[in-house]
Amino acid sequence: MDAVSPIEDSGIELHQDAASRLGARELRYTSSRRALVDVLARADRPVTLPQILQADPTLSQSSTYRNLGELVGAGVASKILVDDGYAYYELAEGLRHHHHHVVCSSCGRIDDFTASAELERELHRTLAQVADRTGFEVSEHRLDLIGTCADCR
Amino acid sequence: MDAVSPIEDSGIELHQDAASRLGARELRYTSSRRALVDVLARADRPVTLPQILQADPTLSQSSTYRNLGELVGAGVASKILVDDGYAYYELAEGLRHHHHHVVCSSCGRIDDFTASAELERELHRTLAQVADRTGFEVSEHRLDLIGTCADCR
DNA sequence: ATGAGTGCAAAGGCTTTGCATTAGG
DNA sequence: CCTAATGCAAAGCCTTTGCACTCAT
Repeated sequence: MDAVSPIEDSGIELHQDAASRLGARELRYTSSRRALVDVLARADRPVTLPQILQADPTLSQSSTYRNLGELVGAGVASKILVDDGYAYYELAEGLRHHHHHVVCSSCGRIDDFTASAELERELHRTLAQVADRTGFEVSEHRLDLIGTCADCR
Repeated sequence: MDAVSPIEDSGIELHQDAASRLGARELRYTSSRRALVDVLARADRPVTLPQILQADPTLSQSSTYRNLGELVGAGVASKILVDDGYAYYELAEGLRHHHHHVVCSSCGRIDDFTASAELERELHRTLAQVADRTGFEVSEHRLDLIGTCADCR
């Protein structure tokens, strides 16, 4: 049967989604922003600003930083902090599948991994508990595994 | 029976432990380093460098940064990254109980929370799986809940 | 037209480093 | 004694901001 593709971020849909999330904040989906989203979509891991500029040299530094800020604010991208001086960016959840990170403390490389359903279930149970006990309104969770990647061992 | 105190970081023992971890790296446990550890021990949440200097004005900026680096390297302290420009520091695990963080994205405040045994069990199962599948040698894990604290809501 | 977006260059701000001095073992 | 540690000041470095120009609606 010819149902819609199970691939959520099928390119076109990705951009439509990004445009609409930006539009909701009265932000325009300009060609630079689209190009930036393309870079993020093509990258199979979170990337730094230098890496983005390298992937698409037509992008400028300051505008890209500004646009990354807008994308994060609009829920199109996410910012990840690693202890190597750089901020890493990736497409936000909803434009990607839910996942977590393994960070190599030696080379800074970040890979994705998907947690088991059991783990996610426990995670959400914990989130609810914490919200309940502390009055904290949890909007997202981060689970990172820190270690040494195969190449650096 | 007069067994040792169940309080792991009973002050004296904390410093002995810190001294020995530094000693293993041929680093001296000087009075500034001891004072720094004291600040971390008294703080009930991760702290930034300005907060450390405020808590103990006898400490100097550059040496404290350098010492924090040594403490982290020696496994006495841990560094936490938050998206407010500052690095946060706390006593490392082993000198403290195992815990995770709830981060307020509005004011930057970080609180501790302890995960349920079930969650930790699933977490460790996942760690092992990832190590197995990716060749990644996982040395630690980070679980942060991001949201808005009661005061900022 | 008119406000958002862009890009260059300059400024910011946390952190690191150079270097001469002091102190620990 | 000899090396690690300290502290002031200066430099680094990723990121942000000022400002004039351009583009989209």
